[in-house]
Amino acid sequence: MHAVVVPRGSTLHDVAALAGVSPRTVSRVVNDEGGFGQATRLRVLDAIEKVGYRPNMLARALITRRTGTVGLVVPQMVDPFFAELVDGVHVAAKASGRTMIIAKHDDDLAEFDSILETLSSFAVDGAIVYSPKAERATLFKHAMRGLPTVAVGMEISGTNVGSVLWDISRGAEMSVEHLVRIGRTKLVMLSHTDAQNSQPLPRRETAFRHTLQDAGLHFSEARVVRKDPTIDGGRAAMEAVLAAGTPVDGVFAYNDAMAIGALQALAVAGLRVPHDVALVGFNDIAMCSALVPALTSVRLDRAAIGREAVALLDRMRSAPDHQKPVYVDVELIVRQSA
Amino acid sequence: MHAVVVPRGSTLHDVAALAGVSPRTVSRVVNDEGGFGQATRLRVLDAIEKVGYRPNMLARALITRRTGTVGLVVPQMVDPFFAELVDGVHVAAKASGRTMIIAKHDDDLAEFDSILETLSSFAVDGAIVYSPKAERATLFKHAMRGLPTVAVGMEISGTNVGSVLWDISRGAEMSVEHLVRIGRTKLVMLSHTDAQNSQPLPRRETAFRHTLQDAGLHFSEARVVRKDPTIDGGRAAMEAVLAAGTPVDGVFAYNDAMAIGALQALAVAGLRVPHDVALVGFNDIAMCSALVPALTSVRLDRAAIGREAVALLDRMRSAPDHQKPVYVDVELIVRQSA
DNA sequence: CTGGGTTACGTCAACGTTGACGTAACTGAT
DNA sequence: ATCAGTTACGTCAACGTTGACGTAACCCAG
Repeated sequence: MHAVVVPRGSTLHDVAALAGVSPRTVSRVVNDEGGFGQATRLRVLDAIEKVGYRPNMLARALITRRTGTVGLVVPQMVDPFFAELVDGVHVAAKASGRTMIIAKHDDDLAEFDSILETLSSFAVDGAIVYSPKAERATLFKHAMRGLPTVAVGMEISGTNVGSVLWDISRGAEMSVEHLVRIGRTKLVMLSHTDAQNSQPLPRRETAFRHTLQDAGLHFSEARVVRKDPTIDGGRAAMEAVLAAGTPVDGVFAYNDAMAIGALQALAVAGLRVPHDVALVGFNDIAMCSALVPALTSVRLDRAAIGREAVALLDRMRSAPDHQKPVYVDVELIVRQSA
Repeated sequence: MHAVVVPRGSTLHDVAALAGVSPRTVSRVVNDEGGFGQATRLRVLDAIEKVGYRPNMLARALITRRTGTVGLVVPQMVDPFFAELVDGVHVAAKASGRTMIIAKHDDDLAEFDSILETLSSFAVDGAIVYSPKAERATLFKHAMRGLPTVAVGMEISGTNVGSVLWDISRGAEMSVEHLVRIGRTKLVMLSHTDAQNSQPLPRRETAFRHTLQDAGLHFSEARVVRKDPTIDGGRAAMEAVLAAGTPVDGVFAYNDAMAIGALQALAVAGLRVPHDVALVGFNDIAMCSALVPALTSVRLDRAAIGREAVALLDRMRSAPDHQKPVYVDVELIVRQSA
């Protein structure tokens, strides 16, 4: 096995030598700091071109502690909701002149910790975290060590930690109110398995109960079925409702994936949407409008989430303490399914 | 505006001072290089714990040129195929003890270039690129400057550049042969818009023609309809076929998204799948098995792609030149739709 | 008890860049 | 002509780490 040549790029020194100036001056030109003459500038730029110089971010960041990079942490990307959030942050980061890098973790909490560690040690300017299961303590730990962090969809606040939220309760209310308004009286909710262990009772479920009661409709535990928040889970949940013989003319799903599953189960059972059963999802993933029938859903503006998260990071840089949570609007997008 | 305190983590020096040794010795303990006594080791570990020391990757990488990180570059994540590829690479990277960071680019080729630049300047140990539209020249440029690169789904080879591929033609043949085998004779292909400008004719289309002819079936241009490779595109393509009155009892779709769209169009038209029309997708995204009817599709093993890409990066590190492309198997997964 | 080898450290420079500071030359007002 | 202010550089150290090298102390064989 013969030696491997690790090519080293050219440095400020190489450029400086060629241009006949000091490396410091080259640095000034590269960063457009001023303090150099026009003629020098041109010679330096020319030399940069000739030797193919690219700044070494590692060396630069080692001193400045800044990289022009934001890190995004998500647990997965297969759920389109996350994929679309990635887009939102990407657009926002780009607009503010930054590069976005993404890190994904499994359910493994140790990996979550080590990802923040990695981002931190790469000196990203900030982290945007959307990990519903993340532990607050872990976020605080890294924030305290100097990683400005914005948690998405999780209320948390402190030094170097802020959050971007949306009003889940309001979204759920709007969904259920809509079902009531179009005359549905036998409502069912397809909820998330984790919800039953959750304390307090998750907002979607609470809103479902309250809105039913406000509308003078009867609520019973049999009207909430909990499964995995996936297509398969949604189908299983809907099948369970039908198998139990629960009368139903309206369905509120925990998210769009479950709604899609429900749609399939209803089709198999020969029930028409929305004629026999009206159906509302949550999150308004892009696919909602491509379904037949197109799915009514609660829209979270992913672009706005991205924008607000990046903007919040910016604000935290000059005022790291106790930034107020930022709320983005939710909106009910009425399509064919309800 | 008051000054912002940028917290600096503790360093080898802090640990060294507390443990009463030199920084170099702390470094040795941290990297488990040997050359220290057991008692010293314990004192150092204790001190590390006390001051909360974390190695600074920037400083380390500045010297070693290694970070234990692989970069993955994709154009988007909304298409589940990409999201699942991310998973595949993630698992493989984790298994080989590396961290994966992901970068996403728009169609913008300049951004593609700058992403590779960023990854390179962060000294990732290698890049795995799945960007069908990427320019070879850009890949070569960064590879030459020292970024080992594996292109996924694009045949390319050279110093520091390798590729992981799969036999698209074979997958297409298998699909069409299957449709023929189950007795379908009026086949239609829903293809990708870009395909018509492509030179040579894309492999899926070529395979479609040949396999039809081999089966003694008639091919005509009217049997290929090209739209965007999305759900909407697939639905539009299928609607166009039906509207044109082209007789059809079997459909071969460019990818699963188009197949899903076709499924919807067929349902709306009152045609049953597979009874009236059999349908085959491509890529076998996870959703295929969640559809009703479950979609027959050509499986690409994303886990294998990830494994092979990471392994190829490893091999390139010791032998950067002219690594042979690696092929992963394709497989026809027969479900309900055909 | 001598000497060669090993162990357990320490010292110093370097990675490539920028911050702090110095200074010669030039500028323009008096 | 003088001087203060500005411009256009250069010098040096530092960021936090590791590679190369040096060296006391120790070990064991002869």
